[in-house]
Amino acid sequence: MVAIMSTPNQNHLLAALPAEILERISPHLELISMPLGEVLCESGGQLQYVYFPTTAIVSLHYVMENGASTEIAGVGNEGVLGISLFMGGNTTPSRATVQTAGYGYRLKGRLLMEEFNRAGGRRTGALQNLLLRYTQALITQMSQTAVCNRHHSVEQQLCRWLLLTLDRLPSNELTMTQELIAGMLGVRREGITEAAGHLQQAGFIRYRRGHITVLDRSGLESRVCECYTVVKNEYDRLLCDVRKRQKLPSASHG
Amino acid sequence: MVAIMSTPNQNHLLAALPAEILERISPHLELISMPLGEVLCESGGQLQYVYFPTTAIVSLHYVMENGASTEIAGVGNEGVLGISLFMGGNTTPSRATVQTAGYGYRLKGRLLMEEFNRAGGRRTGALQNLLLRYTQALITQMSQTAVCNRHHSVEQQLCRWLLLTLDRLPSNELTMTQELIAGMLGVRREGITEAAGHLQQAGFIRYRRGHITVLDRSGLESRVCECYTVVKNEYDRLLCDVRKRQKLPSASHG
DNA sequence: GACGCTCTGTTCGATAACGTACATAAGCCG
DNA sequence: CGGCTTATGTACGTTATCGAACAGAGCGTC
Repeated sequence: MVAIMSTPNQNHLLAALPAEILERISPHLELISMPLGEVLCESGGQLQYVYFPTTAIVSLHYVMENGASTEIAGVGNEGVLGISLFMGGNTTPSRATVQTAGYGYRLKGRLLMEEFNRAGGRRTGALQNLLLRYTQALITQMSQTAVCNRHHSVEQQLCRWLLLTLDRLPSNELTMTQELIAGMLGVRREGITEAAGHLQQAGFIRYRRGHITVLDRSGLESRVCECYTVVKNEYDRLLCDVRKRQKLPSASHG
Repeated sequence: MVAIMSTPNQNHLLAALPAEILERISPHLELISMPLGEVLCESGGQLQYVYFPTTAIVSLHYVMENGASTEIAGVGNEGVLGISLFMGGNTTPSRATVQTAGYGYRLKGRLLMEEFNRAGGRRTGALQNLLLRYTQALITQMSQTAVCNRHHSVEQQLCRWLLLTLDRLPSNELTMTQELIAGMLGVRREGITEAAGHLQQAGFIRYRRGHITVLDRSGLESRVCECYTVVKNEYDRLLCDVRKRQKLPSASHG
C-alpha cells in the first residue's frame, strides 16, 4: 500500500534489469519526491546519485550567459539522470531540473558504477548494456532537438514537446504553464500562447492556468514535425526489450 | 616515408591508447583515403567499420524529409566515427559524410568490440573508458549545437564552425565552399556569403572560390558565441590525458 | 467575498533570416 | 586562350520570431 505512489518497476530501465541485478541494487534504491523546479544538478556540478524517475520528468537544459535557456532533452520514466557518471566525465555543462513534479528513485553513484563495471568476463554486464543503449537514445533526442530548433516552427516544436512529455506521463494532463514551456523550448512565452491557441481552436488540447489537457493525441501527431517520430522510433528500437517487459499501460482505464 | 601522409598517432584517441592495446589492434588498422562527399554511413545504415580520421573531417548530420539538412556534430582527428557500435544501437538516424577530404584509419567493428569488452576484471578496459569519455564530449557538442541553433546569429555560428574545424586541421586553410558550409549549418548560402563578407572585411578571414584562410584566429574568437568555448573546454577536460600524450602541434612551422 | 499575484491574451513595430532571382567572377577543361 | 561550369555577390519582398507593453482573467489567500 505504501508503494502506491511509486514502485521501481515504473521506471522502464529498472524494470528491464535481470532479477539478479535488481535484487542487488534494490536495497539501495531510495524513493524520493521530486518537486517542481528542484535543481538536481547544476551545470558542471558533481552528481552524488543517479536518478530513475517514475512519475517525475527531469529537463536537461543549458542556461546561457544572457540568461536564456534551452532544453536539450528530457528524462522521464523511460530513462535515468546522470549518464555522465558512467560515461566517465562525472559532470556535464548542462543543468538538470524537475520539469514535472513526481517521484523517482535514486541510487548512489558509487553503487551504480560497481554494477556498471561488473563484467561477466565473457561479455559486458546487462546493466552496462542497457545504460549505453539508453544513452544512445538520449543522443538521438538531443540531435533531433538541434535539427528541430533549426528548421521547425514553434507550433511544430510545441507539438513535439507535448507528445514527448505525454509519453512519459500516466494521464493526458500536464501541469505546466506556458511560461515554463517557453523556457524549455527557448522561445518567447507569447509564441507558446499563440501556438497553443491554434491547437486549442483545433480541439487538440484544452488548457487552463497551468494545466494542459490533451484531448486529441492524433491531432497533435498530424501537426508535429518528423522529429518526434524519429526520437520515438529510436527509443523503441534501442529499448524494445525494455518495453516488452512492461505491463501494458492502463491507457484506457483512467 | 610511406607514412608521411598519415600515422595512427595523428588520431588523438589512437595516440592515447596504452601501448599494449595499440599493439593488438594496429595490425588491423587500415589507412584509407576519405574523399570529399563520401558517405560513410547512411541514416539507419549498418557500420562495418569504425573510422579514426587523421587529416579528414567527417560530418554527422540529419537529412530531413524536405531535403534540408543540418550538421549535429563533426568528427576529426580528436575522435572516432561509429559510436553506435559500442553504444549498442548498431545504427543511428544520422548520416555521416566526409566534409574535409583527407585520410583516416578504419577498424573492423567486431575487432573494436572485442577490445571494448575486454575487461580487466577489476576495472573496465582502457579503450572502453576512452571511448565513453569521447562519446560524452560528442554529446556536449551535439547539445551545444542545439542551443546555438536556437539562440545565435548566423555569423556567430559560422565563427563557431570555423573554429571547431580549424582545431581539427593542421593548417589555417579550409577547402570548403560557402554552399557546403550553409548545408552544414542548415542555413541559406546567401547567409554565409553575408556573414563571411563581414568576417573578411574585419580582416579575420580571406577567401577565394572554395578556400577559406583564417588570418586572425583571435578575431573569430571575439565574435563567436559562448558555444565554442563550452564545447572546446569539454573536449579538453574529458580527453586531457589524450592531449598530454600528443606531441605539440607544429602550429608555427608551415 | 475581495484582494492580489501570476498566468494568459493581444497588440505593435523591429529584426533576422528566408526564398527567389539574377549578375558577376573565378577557375577548370578542352 | 576561350568557353563553360560553378561559386560568389547583391537585391528584393516575405515571413517568423522577437521585444516590449499592457489588458484581462483565473485561482489561491486572507
